[in-house]
Amino acid sequence: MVKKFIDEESGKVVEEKVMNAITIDCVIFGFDQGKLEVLLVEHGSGISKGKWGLPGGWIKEDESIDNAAHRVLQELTGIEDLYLEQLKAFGDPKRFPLGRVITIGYYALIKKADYDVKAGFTASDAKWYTMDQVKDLIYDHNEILSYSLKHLRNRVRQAPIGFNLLPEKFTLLQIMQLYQEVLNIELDKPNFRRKILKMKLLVDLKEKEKNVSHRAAKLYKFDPEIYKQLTDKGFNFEI
Amino acid sequence: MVKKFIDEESGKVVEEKVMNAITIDCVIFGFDQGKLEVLLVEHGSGISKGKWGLPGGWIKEDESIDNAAHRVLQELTGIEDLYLEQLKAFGDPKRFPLGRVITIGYYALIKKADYDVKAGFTASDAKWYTMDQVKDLIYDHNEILSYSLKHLRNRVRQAPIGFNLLPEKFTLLQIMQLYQEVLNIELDKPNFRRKILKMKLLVDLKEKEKNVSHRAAKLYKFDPEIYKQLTDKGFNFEI
DNA sequence: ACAAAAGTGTTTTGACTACACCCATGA
DNA sequence: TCATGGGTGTAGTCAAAACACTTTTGT
Repeated sequence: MVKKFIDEESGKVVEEKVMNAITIDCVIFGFDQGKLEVLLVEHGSGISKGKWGLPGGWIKEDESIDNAAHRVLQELTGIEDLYLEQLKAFGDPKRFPLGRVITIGYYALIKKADYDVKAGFTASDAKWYTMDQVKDLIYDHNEILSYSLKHLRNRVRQAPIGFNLLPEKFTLLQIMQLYQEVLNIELDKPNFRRKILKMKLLVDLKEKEKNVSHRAAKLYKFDPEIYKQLTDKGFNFEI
Repeated sequence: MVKKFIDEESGKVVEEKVMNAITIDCVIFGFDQGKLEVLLVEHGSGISKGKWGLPGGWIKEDESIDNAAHRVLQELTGIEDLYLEQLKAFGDPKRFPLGRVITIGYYALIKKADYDVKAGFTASDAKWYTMDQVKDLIYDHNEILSYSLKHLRNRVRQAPIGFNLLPEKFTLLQIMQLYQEVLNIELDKPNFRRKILKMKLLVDLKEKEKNVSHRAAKLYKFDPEIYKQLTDKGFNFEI
Protein backbone atom coordinates (compact mmCIF):
# COMPACT_ATOMS: atom_id res chain seq x y z
CA MET A 1 0.00 0.00 0.00
CA VAL A 2 1.23 3.50 -0.80
CA LYS A 3 0.42 6.45 1.43
CA LYS A 4 1.28 10.14 1.33
CA PHE A 5 3.50 11.68 4.01
CA ILE A 6 4.78 15.17 4.68
CA ASP A 7 8.56 15.22 4.63
CA GLU A 8 9.88 16.92 7.74
CA GLU A 9 12.83 18.58 5.97
CA SER A 10 11.29 19.93 2.81
CA GLY A 11 7.67 20.09 3.87
CA LYS A 12 6.77 18.40 0.60
CA VAL A 13 4.34 15.57 0.23
CA VAL A 14 6.11 12.30 -0.49
CA GLU A 15 4.69 8.89 -1.18
CA GLU A 16 5.91 5.92 0.83
CA LYS A 17 5.11 2.25 1.06
CA VAL A 18 3.41 1.28 4.29
CA MET A 19 2.34 -2.02 5.73
CA ASN A 20 -1.06 -3.24 4.79
CA ALA A 21 -3.71 -4.06 7.41
CA ILE A 22 -1.56 -2.93 10.36
CA THR A 23 -1.75 0.41 12.11
CA ILE A 24 -0.61 1.91 15.37
CA ASP A 25 -2.70 3.89 17.83
CA CYS A 26 -1.34 5.96 20.70
CA VAL A 27 -2.82 6.83 24.04
CA ILE A 28 -1.14 10.05 25.11
CA PHE A 29 -1.51 10.79 28.79
CA GLY A 30 -1.02 14.19 30.35
CA PHE A 31 -1.49 15.49 33.87
CA ASP A 32 -2.85 18.93 34.60
CA GLN A 33 -4.24 20.47 37.76
CA GLY A 34 -4.57 17.17 39.50
CA LYS A 35 -6.37 15.54 36.60
CA LEU A 36 -5.23 12.78 34.27
CA GLU A 37 -5.91 13.68 30.67
CA VAL A 38 -5.71 12.02 27.30
CA LEU A 39 -5.09 13.62 23.91
CA LEU A 40 -7.65 12.81 21.25
CA VAL A 41 -8.00 13.82 17.63
CA GLU A 42 -11.09 14.50 15.57
CA HIS A 43 -11.54 12.47 12.44
CA GLY A 44 -12.14 14.84 9.58
CA SER A 45 -13.08 12.44 6.83
CA GLY A 46 -14.40 9.01 6.00
CA ILE A 47 -17.19 7.20 7.69
CA SER A 48 -16.03 8.31 11.13
CA LYS A 49 -16.11 12.03 10.31
CA GLY A 50 -16.72 14.18 13.36
CA LYS A 51 -15.99 11.43 15.86
CA TRP A 52 -13.01 11.45 18.17
CA GLY A 53 -10.35 8.82 18.51
CA LEU A 54 -6.78 8.08 19.40
CA PRO A 55 -4.03 9.49 17.22
CA GLY A 56 -2.58 6.80 15.01
CA GLY A 57 -1.10 5.99 11.66
CA TRP A 58 0.49 3.50 9.34
CA ILE A 59 3.78 1.71 9.68
CA LYS A 60 6.26 2.34 6.90
CA GLU A 61 7.79 -0.66 5.22
CA ASP A 62 11.26 0.11 6.49
CA GLU A 63 10.65 1.43 9.99
CA SER A 64 10.20 -0.43 13.24
CA ILE A 65 6.87 -0.31 15.04
CA ASP A 66 8.40 1.74 17.85
CA ASN A 67 9.69 4.20 15.29
CA ALA A 68 6.29 4.51 13.70
CA ALA A 69 4.81 5.37 17.08
CA HIS A 70 7.55 7.91 17.78
CA ARG A 71 7.04 9.48 14.38
CA VAL A 72 3.28 9.79 14.81
CA LEU A 73 3.71 11.39 18.22
CA GLN A 74 6.38 13.74 17.00
CA GLU A 75 4.24 14.87 14.09
CA LEU A 76 1.30 15.52 16.36
CA THR A 77 2.90 17.09 19.42
CA GLY A 78 6.33 18.22 18.32
CA ILE A 79 7.78 16.48 21.33
CA GLU A 80 10.84 14.31 20.83
CA ASP A 81 11.47 13.28 24.36
CA LEU A 82 8.64 11.36 25.92
CA TYR A 83 8.00 8.11 27.65
CA LEU A 84 6.65 5.62 25.14
CA GLU A 85 5.81 1.96 25.60
CA GLN A 86 3.99 -0.61 23.54
CA LEU A 87 0.79 -1.95 25.05
CA LYS A 88 -0.16 -4.86 22.84
CA ALA A 89 -1.85 -5.66 19.56
CA PHE A 90 -5.61 -5.38 19.19
CA GLY A 91 -7.02 -7.66 16.56
CA ASP A 92 -10.70 -8.36 16.76
CA PRO A 93 -11.77 -9.22 13.20
CA LYS A 94 -14.63 -6.73 13.45
CA ARG A 95 -12.78 -3.88 15.16
CA PHE A 96 -12.40 -1.92 11.92
CA PRO A 97 -15.52 -1.76 9.79
CA LEU A 98 -13.85 -1.45 6.38
CA GLY A 99 -11.70 -4.55 6.48
CA ARG A 100 -9.41 -6.57 8.61
CA VAL A 101 -6.92 -4.27 10.30
CA ILE A 102 -4.84 -5.10 13.33
CA THR A 103 -3.62 -2.18 15.40
CA ILE A 104 -0.72 -2.03 17.78
CA GLY A 105 -1.46 0.10 20.81
CA TYR A 106 1.05 2.40 22.45
CA TYR A 107 0.85 4.72 25.36
CA ALA A 108 2.92 7.79 26.05
CA LEU A 109 3.41 9.99 29.07
CA ILE A 110 4.20 13.63 28.45
CA LYS A 111 5.04 16.61 30.60
CA LYS A 112 2.09 18.75 29.68
CA ALA A 113 3.51 21.78 31.45
CA ASP A 114 6.59 21.66 29.25
CA TYR A 115 4.65 21.02 26.13
CA ASP A 116 2.34 23.98 26.63
CA VAL A 117 5.27 26.36 26.49
CA LYS A 118 6.81 24.88 23.38
CA ALA A 119 5.53 24.96 19.83
CA GLY A 120 3.95 21.68 18.79
CA PHE A 121 0.36 20.94 18.02
CA THR A 122 -0.50 22.47 14.77
CA ALA A 123 -3.31 19.97 14.42
CA SER A 124 -6.24 22.17 15.33
CA ASP A 125 -8.47 19.22 15.80
CA ALA A 126 -6.57 17.70 18.69
CA LYS A 127 -7.86 18.21 22.21
CA TRP A 128 -7.15 17.16 25.77
CA TYR A 129 -9.87 15.28 27.62
CA THR A 130 -9.98 14.36 31.26
CA MET A 131 -10.74 10.70 31.70
CA ASP A 132 -14.38 11.24 32.62
CA GLN A 133 -14.96 13.56 29.66
CA VAL A 134 -14.09 10.79 27.22
CA LYS A 135 -17.22 9.49 25.58
CA ASP A 136 -17.77 7.22 22.61
CA LEU A 137 -14.64 6.87 20.49
CA ILE A 138 -14.20 5.37 17.05
CA TYR A 139 -13.57 1.67 16.43
CA ASP A 140 -12.23 -0.10 19.52
CA HIS A 141 -10.45 2.98 20.86
CA ASN A 142 -12.41 2.94 24.11
CA GLU A 143 -11.10 -0.54 24.70
CA ILE A 144 -7.53 0.49 23.93
CA LEU A 145 -7.87 3.47 26.24
CA SER A 146 -9.26 1.50 29.13
CA TYR A 147 -6.61 -1.17 28.66
CA SER A 148 -3.90 1.47 28.72
CA LEU A 149 -5.29 3.00 31.90
CA LYS A 150 -5.30 -0.40 33.55
CA HIS A 151 -1.74 -0.92 32.37
CA LEU A 152 -0.66 2.50 33.59
CA ARG A 153 -2.10 1.74 37.00
CA ASN A 154 -0.02 -1.40 37.20
CA ARG A 155 3.18 0.10 35.87
CA VAL A 156 3.01 3.13 38.11
CA ARG A 157 3.27 0.88 41.14
CA GLN A 158 6.28 -1.00 39.86
CA ALA A 159 8.45 1.70 38.37
CA PRO A 160 8.64 5.46 38.85
CA ILE A 161 7.39 6.09 35.33
CA GLY A 162 4.46 8.17 36.51
CA PHE A 163 6.87 11.00 37.14
CA ASN A 164 7.15 11.47 33.39
CA LEU A 165 3.82 13.24 33.65
CA LEU A 166 5.18 15.92 35.96
CA PRO A 167 7.12 19.07 35.03
CA GLU A 168 10.86 19.29 35.67
CA LYS A 169 10.33 20.92 39.05
CA PHE A 170 7.52 19.76 41.25
CA THR A 171 6.33 19.57 44.84
CA LEU A 172 5.65 16.50 46.90
CA LEU A 173 1.95 17.27 46.83
CA GLN A 174 1.94 17.17 43.05
CA ILE A 175 3.39 13.67 43.08
CA MET A 176 0.88 12.60 45.64
CA GLN A 177 -2.01 14.03 43.65
CA LEU A 178 -0.70 12.26 40.59
CA TYR A 179 -0.78 8.92 42.37
CA GLN A 180 -4.17 9.63 43.86
CA GLU A 181 -5.61 10.49 40.47
CA VAL A 182 -4.03 7.66 38.51
CA LEU A 183 -4.78 4.99 41.08
CA ASN A 184 -8.05 6.53 42.19
CA ILE A 185 -7.20 6.29 45.88
CA GLU A 186 -6.79 8.58 48.88
CA LEU A 187 -3.34 8.90 50.40
CA ASP A 188 -2.08 10.02 53.78
CA LYS A 189 0.17 13.02 53.29
CA PRO A 190 2.70 12.44 56.08
CA ASN A 191 3.17 8.79 55.22
CA PHE A 192 3.41 9.46 51.52
CA ARG A 193 6.10 12.10 52.06
CA ARG A 194 8.23 9.79 54.13
CA LYS A 195 7.84 6.93 51.72
CA ILE A 196 8.78 8.86 48.63
CA LEU A 197 11.69 10.64 50.31
CA LYS A 198 13.13 7.40 51.62
CA MET A 199 13.52 6.14 48.06
CA LYS A 200 16.21 8.77 47.49
CA LEU A 201 14.78 9.35 44.06
CA LEU A 202 14.18 13.05 44.61
CA VAL A 203 16.72 15.83 44.64
CA ASP A 204 16.00 18.85 46.79
CA LEU A 205 16.39 21.86 44.48
CA LYS A 206 16.68 24.30 47.42
CA GLU A 207 13.95 26.29 45.77
CA LYS A 208 10.40 27.01 46.78
CA GLU A 209 7.10 27.57 45.09
CA LYS A 210 6.17 31.19 44.47
CA ASN A 211 2.91 33.09 44.64
CA VAL A 212 0.93 30.53 46.47
CA SER A 213 -1.50 31.55 49.15
CA HIS A 214 -0.11 29.14 51.68
CA ARG A 215 3.25 28.04 52.96
CA ALA A 216 5.48 27.55 49.92
CA ALA A 217 6.56 23.97 49.28
CA LYS A 218 10.03 22.82 48.41
CA LEU A 219 10.66 21.98 44.78
CA TYR A 220 12.26 18.72 43.73
CA LYS A 221 13.55 17.07 40.60
CA PHE A 222 14.51 13.48 39.87
CA ASP A 223 17.88 11.93 40.25
CA PRO A 224 18.31 10.36 36.80
CA GLU A 225 20.71 7.74 38.18
CA ILE A 226 18.31 6.48 40.80
CA TYR A 227 15.44 6.81 38.37
CA LYS A 228 17.13 4.48 35.93
CA GLN A 229 18.05 2.09 38.70
CA LEU A 230 14.51 1.92 40.01
CA THR A 231 13.02 1.64 36.54
CA ASP A 232 15.29 -1.25 35.64
CA LYS A 233 14.97 -3.34 38.71
CA GLY A 234 11.49 -2.16 39.64
CA PHE A 235 10.32 -0.63 42.88
CA ASN A 236 7.53 -1.48 45.16
CA PHE A 237 5.03 1.28 45.42
CA GLU A 238 2.27 -0.62 47.10
CA ILE A 239 0.89 2.65 48.33
CA MET B 1 -2.69 -14.63 1.00
CA VAL B 2 -4.05 -18.16 0.86
CA LYS B 3 -2.65 -20.91 3.09
CA LYS B 4 -3.47 -24.58 3.53
CA PHE B 5 -4.90 -25.80 6.84
CA ILE B 6 -5.98 -29.19 8.14
CA ASP B 7 -9.65 -29.15 9.05
CA GLU B 8 -10.14 -30.52 12.55
CA GLU B 9 -13.45 -32.23 11.76
CA SER B 10 -12.78 -33.91 8.45
CA GLY B 11 -9.02 -34.10 8.55
CA LYS B 12 -8.97 -32.72 5.00
CA VAL B 13 -6.70 -30.01 3.77
CA VAL B 14 -8.59 -26.78 3.23
CA GLU B 15 -7.43 -23.47 1.91
CA GLU B 16 -8.12 -20.33 3.87
CA LYS B 17 -7.29 -16.68 3.56
CA VAL B 18 -4.80 -15.47 6.14
CA MET B 19 -3.44 -12.06 6.97
CA ASN B 20 -0.42 -10.97 5.07
CA ALA B 21 2.82 -9.97 6.82
CA ILE B 22 1.54 -10.81 10.30
CA THR B 23 2.22 -13.97 12.24
CA ILE B 24 1.98 -15.15 15.79
CA ASP B 25 4.67 -16.94 17.79
CA CYS B 26 4.12 -18.71 21.09
CA VAL B 27 6.44 -19.28 23.99
CA ILE B 28 5.13 -22.39 25.75
CA PHE B 29 6.45 -22.80 29.25
CA GLY B 30 6.43 -26.04 31.18
CA PHE B 31 7.79 -27.03 34.56
CA ASP B 32 9.34 -30.41 35.22
CA GLN B 33 11.50 -31.69 38.04
CA GLY B 34 12.26 -28.25 39.33
CA LYS B 35 13.22 -26.91 35.93
CA LEU B 36 11.49 -24.34 33.73
CA GLU B 37 11.22 -25.57 30.18
CA VAL B 38 10.13 -24.21 26.84
CA LEU B 39 8.66 -26.11 23.90
CA LEU B 40 10.42 -25.56 20.59
CA VAL B 41 9.82 -26.89 17.09
CA GLU B 42 12.29 -27.80 14.38
CA HIS B 43 11.87 -26.07 11.07
CA GLY B 44 11.70 -28.70 8.39
CA SER B 45 11.85 -26.55 5.28
CA GLY B 46 12.86 -23.23 3.84
CA ILE B 47 16.00 -21.31 4.59
CA SER B 48 15.78 -22.08 8.30
CA LYS B 49 15.68 -25.86 7.80
CA GLY B 50 17.10 -27.74 10.75
CA LYS B 51 17.04 -24.79 13.09
CA TRP B 52 14.77 -24.56 16.10
CA GLY B 53 12.26 -21.88 16.88
CA LEU B 54 9.03 -21.00 18.62
CA PRO B 55 5.83 -22.58 17.38
CA GLY B 56 3.83 -20.08 15.38
CA GLY B 57 1.52 -19.56 12.48
CA TRP B 58 -0.66 -17.27 10.44
CA ILE B 59 -3.76 -15.41 11.47
CA LYS B 60 -6.88 -16.27 9.52
CA GLU B 61 -8.82 -13.40 8.01
CA ASP B 62 -11.82 -14.00 10.21
CA GLU B 63 -10.31 -15.02 13.54
CA SER B 64 -9.04 -12.87 16.38
CA ILE B 65 -5.34 -12.88 17.24
CA ASP B 66 -6.06 -14.65 20.52
CA ASN B 67 -7.96 -17.31 18.62
CA ALA B 68 -5.09 -17.81 16.23
CA ALA B 69 -2.78 -18.38 19.17
CA HIS B 70 -5.20 -20.80 20.79
CA ARG B 71 -5.58 -22.68 17.53
CA VAL B 72 -1.84 -22.99 17.00
CA LEU B 73 -1.34 -24.27 20.53
CA GLN B 74 -4.21 -26.69 20.26
CA GLU B 75 -2.89 -28.11 17.01
CA LEU B 76 0.54 -28.59 18.48
CA THR B 77 -0.18 -29.87 21.97
CA GLY B 78 -3.77 -31.05 21.92
CA ILE B 79 -4.39 -29.03 25.04
CA GLU B 80 -7.51 -26.87 25.15
CA ASP B 81 -7.22 -25.49 28.60
CA LEU B 82 -4.10 -23.49 29.18
CA TYR B 83 -3.06 -20.10 30.39
CA LEU B 84 -2.43 -17.87 27.41
CA GLU B 85 -1.54 -14.21 27.31
CA GLN B 86 -0.34 -11.85 24.64
CA LEU B 87 3.12 -10.42 25.14
CA LYS B 88 3.41 -7.72 22.49
CA ALA B 89 4.18 -7.24 18.83
CA PHE B 90 7.72 -7.60 17.52
CA GLY B 91 8.37 -5.60 14.43
CA ASP B 92 11.96 -4.91 13.59
CA PRO B 93 12.04 -4.39 9.81
CA LYS B 94 14.87 -6.88 9.53
CA ARG B 95 13.59 -9.54 11.90
CA PHE B 96 12.40 -11.80 9.08
CA PRO B 97 14.86 -12.19 6.21
CA LEU B 98 12.35 -12.77 3.40
CA GLY B 99 10.26 -9.66 3.77
CA ARG B 100 8.58 -7.41 6.26
CA VAL B 101 6.68 -9.54 8.74
CA ILE B 102 5.44 -8.40 12.12
CA THR B 103 4.84 -11.11 14.67
CA ILE B 104 2.68 -11.02 17.73
CA GLY B 105 4.21 -12.86 20.64
CA TYR B 106 2.23 -14.98 23.08
CA TYR B 107 3.22 -17.03 26.05
CA ALA B 108 1.42 -20.00 27.50
CA LEU B 109 1.76 -21.92 30.73
CA ILE B 110 0.88 -25.59 30.66
CA LYS B 111 0.64 -28.34 33.21
CA LYS B 112 3.28 -30.62 31.75
CA ALA B 113 2.42 -33.45 34.09
CA ASP B 114 -1.15 -33.50 32.78
CA TYR B 115 -0.11 -33.17 29.22
CA ASP B 116 2.30 -36.12 29.37
CA VAL B 117 -0.55 -38.45 30.23
CA LYS B 118 -2.86 -37.23 27.50
CA ALA B 119 -2.55 -37.64 23.78
CA GLY B 120 -1.33 -34.48 22.10
CA PHE B 121 1.89 -33.86 20.30
CA THR B 122 1.82 -35.61 17.04
CA ALA B 123 4.46 -33.22 15.79
CA SER B 124 7.53 -35.40 16.11
CA ASP B 125 9.83 -32.45 15.74
CA ALA B 126 8.74 -30.62 18.87
CA LYS B 127 10.91 -30.85 21.93
CA TRP B 128 11.17 -29.48 25.46
CA TYR B 129 14.27 -27.49 26.35
CA THR B 130 15.31 -26.26 29.75
CA MET B 131 16.13 -22.57 29.64
CA ASP B 132 19.88 -23.09 29.62
CA GLN B 133 19.69 -25.66 26.83
CA VAL B 134 18.19 -23.11 24.46
CA LYS B 135 20.76 -22.00 21.94
CA ASP B 136 20.48 -20.03 18.75
CA LEU B 137 16.91 -19.81 17.49
CA ILE B 138 15.57 -18.63 14.15
CA TYR B 139 14.76 -14.99 13.41
CA ASP B 140 14.26 -12.94 16.58
CA HIS B 141 12.92 -15.84 18.60
CA ASN B 142 15.66 -15.56 21.20
CA GLU B 143 14.53 -12.01 21.81
CA ILE B 144 10.88 -13.06 22.10
CA LEU B 145 11.85 -15.84 24.48
CA SER B 146 13.93 -13.63 26.74
CA TYR B 147 11.22 -10.98 26.73
CA SER B 148 8.66 -13.57 27.73
CA LEU B 149 10.84 -14.82 30.56
CA LYS B 150 11.24 -11.30 31.84
CA HIS B 151 7.50 -10.83 31.59
CA LEU B 152 6.81 -14.11 33.34
CA ARG B 153 9.08 -13.07 36.19
CA ASN B 154 7.09 -9.89 36.65
CA ARG B 155 3.68 -11.47 36.31
CA VAL B 156 4.44 -14.27 38.69
CA ARG B 157 4.95 -11.75 41.47
CA GLN B 158 1.70 -9.96 40.85
CA ALA B 159 -0.75 -12.75 40.21
CA PRO B 160 -0.80 -16.42 41.07
CA ILE B 161 -0.50 -17.40 37.41
CA GLY B 162 2.66 -19.42 37.98
CA PHE B 163 0.52 -22.13 39.47
CA ASN B 164 -0.73 -22.95 35.97
CA LEU B 165 2.58 -24.72 35.50
CA LEU B 166 1.88 -27.17 38.31
CA PRO B 167 -0.20 -30.37 38.19
CA GLU B 168 -3.65 -30.47 39.79
CA LYS B 169 -2.28 -31.78 43.06
CA PHE B 170 1.00 -30.48 44.36
CA THR B 171 3.07 -29.99 47.48
CA LEU B 172 4.23 -26.76 49.02
CA LEU B 173 7.79 -27.57 48.07
CA GLN B 174 6.84 -27.82 44.42
CA ILE B 175 5.42 -24.31 44.50
CA MET B 176 8.50 -23.07 46.25
CA GLN B 177 10.80 -24.70 43.72
CA LEU B 178 8.73 -23.19 40.95
CA TYR B 179 9.24 -19.71 42.34
CA GLN B 180 12.89 -20.33 42.98
CA GLU B 181 13.43 -21.52 39.43
CA VAL B 182 11.38 -18.86 37.68
CA LEU B 183 12.74 -15.98 39.73
CA ASN B 184 16.20 -17.45 40.13
CA ILE B 185 16.31 -16.87 43.87
CA GLU B 186 16.69 -18.87 47.07
CA LEU B 187 13.74 -18.99 49.44
CA ASP B 188 13.38 -19.78 53.12
CA LYS B 189 11.11 -22.79 53.47
CA PRO B 190 9.34 -21.95 56.75
CA ASN B 191 8.65 -18.39 55.71
CA PHE B 192 7.49 -19.37 52.25
CA ARG B 193 5.05 -21.91 53.68
CA ARG B 194 3.49 -19.40 56.01
CA LYS B 195 3.23 -16.75 53.35
CA ILE B 196 1.55 -18.94 50.78
CA LEU B 197 -0.81 -20.52 53.29
CA LYS B 198 -1.88 -17.15 54.61
CA MET B 199 -3.16 -16.19 51.18
CA LYS B 200 -5.92 -18.80 51.56
CA LEU B 201 -5.39 -19.73 47.94
CA LEU B 202 -4.63 -23.37 48.66
CA VAL B 203 -7.07 -26.10 49.58
CA ASP B 204 -5.80 -28.92 51.74
CA LEU B 205 -6.75 -32.12 49.90
CA LYS B 206 -6.27 -34.26 53.03
CA GLU B 207 -4.05 -36.46 50.94
CA LYS B 208 -0.36 -37.17 51.07
CA GLU B 209 2.41 -37.97 48.67
CA LYS B 210 3.17 -41.65 48.17
CA ASN B 211 6.36 -43.60 47.69
CA VAL B 212 8.75 -40.87 48.69
CA SER B 213 11.82 -41.64 50.72
CA HIS B 214 11.07 -39.02 53.32
CA ARG B 215 8.12 -37.82 55.27
CA ALA B 216 5.19 -37.55 52.87
CA ALA B 217 4.00 -34.02 52.22
CA LYS B 218 0.41 -32.85 52.16
CA LEU B 219 -1.13 -32.32 48.74
CA TYR B 220 -2.95 -29.14 47.83
CA LYS B 221 -5.02 -27.76 45.00
CA PHE B 222 -6.15 -24.23 44.22
CA ASP B 223 -9.32 -22.58 45.27
CA PRO B 224 -10.63 -21.31 41.93
CA GLU B 225 -12.62 -18.55 43.64
CA ILE B 226 -9.64 -17.09 45.43
CA TYR B 227 -7.46 -17.69 42.39
CA LYS B 228 -9.76 -15.55 40.27
CA GLN B 229 -9.96 -12.90 42.95
CA LEU B 230 -6.20 -12.70 43.30
CA THR B 231 -5.63 -12.74 39.56
CA ASP B 232 -8.07 -9.91 39.01
CA LYS B 233 -7.01 -7.56 41.72
CA GLY B 234 -3.40 -8.71 41.83
CA PHE B 235 -1.43 -9.96 44.78
CA ASN B 236 1.85 -8.93 46.18
CA PHE B 237 4.33 -11.71 46.08
CA GLU B 238 7.40 -9.68 46.85
CA ILE B 239 9.08 -12.83 47.99
C1' DA C 1 -6.77 36.10 62.45
C1' DC C 2 -7.81 32.65 59.32
C1' DA C 3 -7.44 29.40 55.57
C1' DA C 4 -4.65 26.29 53.30
C1' DA C 5 -1.19 23.56 52.61
C1' DA C 6 3.73 22.39 54.33
C1' DG C 7 5.95 19.59 57.17
C1' DT C 8 7.17 16.73 61.85
C1' DG C 9 6.42 13.38 65.58
C1' DT C 10 4.63 9.33 67.79
C1' DT C 11 2.26 5.04 68.77
C1' DT C 12 0.66 0.76 67.34
C1' DT C 13 0.25 -2.99 64.44
C1' DG C 14 1.66 -6.45 61.67
C1' DA C 15 4.56 -8.43 58.22
C1' DC C 16 9.10 -10.37 56.92
C1' DT C 17 13.63 -12.44 58.36
C1' DA C 18 16.62 -15.60 60.22
C1' DC C 19 17.36 -19.47 62.29
C1' DA C 20 16.69 -23.26 65.68
C1' DC C 21 14.34 -27.20 66.08
C1' DC C 22 11.27 -31.47 65.93
C1' DC C 23 8.74 -35.07 62.86
C1' DA C 24 8.03 -38.92 59.50
C1' DT C 25 9.66 -42.18 56.21
C1' DG C 26 12.44 -45.17 53.11
C1' DA C 27 16.94 -47.03 52.33
C1' DT D 1 20.46 -44.81 62.14
C1' DC D 2 20.95 -41.65 58.74
C1' DA D 3 19.57 -38.71 54.98
C1' DT D 4 15.92 -36.14 53.19
C1' DG D 5 12.47 -33.30 53.12
C1' DG D 6 8.04 -32.01 56.01
C1' DG D 7 6.59 -28.99 59.23
C1' DT D 8 6.44 -25.64 63.76
C1' DG D 9 8.09 -21.97 66.94
C1' DT D 10 10.03 -17.62 68.12
C1' DA D 11 12.69 -13.28 68.80
C1' DG D 12 14.07 -9.25 66.44
C1' DT D 13 13.53 -5.78 62.96
C1' DC D 14 11.38 -2.73 60.12
C1' DA D 15 7.83 -0.75 57.40
C1' DA D 16 3.13 0.97 57.12
C1' DA D 17 -1.09 3.09 59.13
C1' DA D 18 -3.39 6.39 61.76
C1' DC D 19 -3.62 10.68 63.43
C1' DA D 20 -2.28 14.62 66.38
C1' DC D 21 0.36 18.36 65.93
C1' DT D 22 3.38 22.59 64.57
C1' DT D 23 4.92 25.84 60.81
C1' DT D 24 4.68 29.12 57.05
C1' DT D 25 2.52 32.11 53.84
C1' DG D 26 -1.04 35.12 51.42
C1' DT D 27 -5.37 37.42 52.07
